[in-house]
Order: sequence, then C-alpha cells, then structure tokens
Amino acid sequence: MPELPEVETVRVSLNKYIPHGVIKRVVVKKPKLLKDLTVTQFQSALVGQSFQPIERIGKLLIWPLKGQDLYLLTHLKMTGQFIFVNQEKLIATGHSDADSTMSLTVPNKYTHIEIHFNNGGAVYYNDMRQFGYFKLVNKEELLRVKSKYGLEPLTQNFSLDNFIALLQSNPKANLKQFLLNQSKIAGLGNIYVDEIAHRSGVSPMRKVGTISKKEILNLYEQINKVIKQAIKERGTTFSDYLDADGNKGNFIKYLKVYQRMGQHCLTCKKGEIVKVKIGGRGTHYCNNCQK
DNA sequence: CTTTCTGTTAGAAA
DNA sequence: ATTTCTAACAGAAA
Repeated sequence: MPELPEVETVRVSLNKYIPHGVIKRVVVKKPKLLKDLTVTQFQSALVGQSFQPIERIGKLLIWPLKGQDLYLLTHLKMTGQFIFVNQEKLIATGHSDADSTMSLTVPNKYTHIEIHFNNGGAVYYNDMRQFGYFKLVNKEELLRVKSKYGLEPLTQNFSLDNFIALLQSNPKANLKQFLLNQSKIAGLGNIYVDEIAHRSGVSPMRKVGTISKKEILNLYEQINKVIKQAIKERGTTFSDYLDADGNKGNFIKYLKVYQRMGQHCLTCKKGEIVKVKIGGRGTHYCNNCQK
C-alpha cells in the first residue's frame, strides 16, 4: 500500500545506498513500464551517470541525475517495490515482524527493472501487478508534474489556513473522495484516509461543505498525527509493501478501521466497523462514532 | 470452474 | 466542468 508514509520510507531507505554509486548496467524485462521511452533510451540515459538523493512529492519518487537536466520519476502504484541489495543474488529478508516468515530473493518473477552500480550494489524493481512506471523528464516537465499535486502534508504549505481554504473551495465533494484526491492533498491513499476520517470522528460520506470548524480542526490534526506516526512506524504492510531493505512496516498494529469490518470499534467500544464503497473504493468506518 | 476484490491513477465516458 | 467508470495486471478469496 504505498501511500505517503510508505513512499517516504522507501525514499529514505534507498537514499542510504543510491547516491553512492555510478550506474553500470540497467536491465529492463518489462519495457512497458517505461513511459514514453525505449529500453535503449533509458539505458543510455542512465549508464555512466549517478543519482543525487531521491526526493518525493505525494506518492511519486524523483531521482535526480547528477549534473544533468534529467530526473527519473517512479511510481509504485499498488504493488511496486524497490529492493536494494549490496551484492547480486543476495537474499533480502524482512525482519520487522517477529513472527514473519516472509523472505524474498531478488531478482524474482516480479522483478521487471534492475539498476546495477559499479560498487556491486543493485536496486530491483518488483511489481506483481505491473501498474507502476518509470519516466524520464527534464526540469521543465518535472515542474509541470509537480504542479498537479495539492498540499503536501508535513510541509509548511500544509497550514491550517490553507487546509480550511481548500475545504471551502470543494464543498460538494464527499470527505473520502476529497482526501483521496492527489490534486487537493498529496500522498493520502485508501488506508490513511479511512484512518484519518475515523480518528476525526467524521463520516467518509459527509459533504465537505457540511463539516464544522471543530471537525476541520480534528481532520487537520489527525492528518498530521497519523502521517507522522505511520512514517515513524515505517508504513503499513497489509500484503506486499516493503522498504528498500525488504522490511515490512509496523503501522498495521495501529489500524482502527482499515480491514476491520465486522469488528467492534476500538474508539467508542459501541459501534461496529462497516465497509461500504465510496467512489469505487472500499471504505471502512464506525457506524456509531463517525458522524 | 467463475466471479469479485485488492493498495493507484490517468484517461475515457457520461 | 464534474463525476463516474474502466483499464492496466496478478493472485487470493468467495
């Protein structure tokens, strides 16, 4: 479930390794993951170059190439993973969960793109559903891409005033779809939207225009709190999310509604967590304490 | 066996 | 202009 906290965790874990090597070899097994780019173009743009520290906007990773007007953009979509290993064919094992038996070897059948470095390290892109993409852009195109993203949580731009103004300019949307909209707020996805609405005591189907000042304040605080805590816990591993070291995220321990349908509410102890579909997305909330 | 569902989102269709 | 639906894909669950 790569949403903001997961993508941020991947970014930070990749940055331990990625900026320290010169790209020696690039393997592309699924050319269709390259957007507007042939395999040869991709390889010749990268080989011999090196990356500067990876940046992020929303759920998008930005890999600047050193000394070039060129940026690699990668999106993990639903099942993308970047796994870094120091030597080829090394086994990366997740250790974050005590009872985890998960382990993975790279490359594997879901490894579609590999970037090898001259220091012996390599980063492997795995993607079971092959929804993710790689794209090369220049600064101008990067700015155009960035401009489509909304307020970025945990930055100065995500101020209470800006948040209130954003809500006021979208009164007809329901809360669920509003929070999921990347052009309004960048980086929230299905899990964190449900968790944030729950912790704010607001129903995901509420029209944004009917949300009170007090509830807006709750939402603002919970977006900050949930995103911060999820980053601290290195994200949520529901099925296949892993960081660049192959570790799972721990935030699953703190989920109050996501995938808890039919269970009792941990917040009010009275309601039941129900699951409905809003805007085509599975949506979880408490039928008692979210109004 | 077939059908439905799943973390995303761009783009088409309505 | 805005909202809803579908397509990319693989695999688990029903």
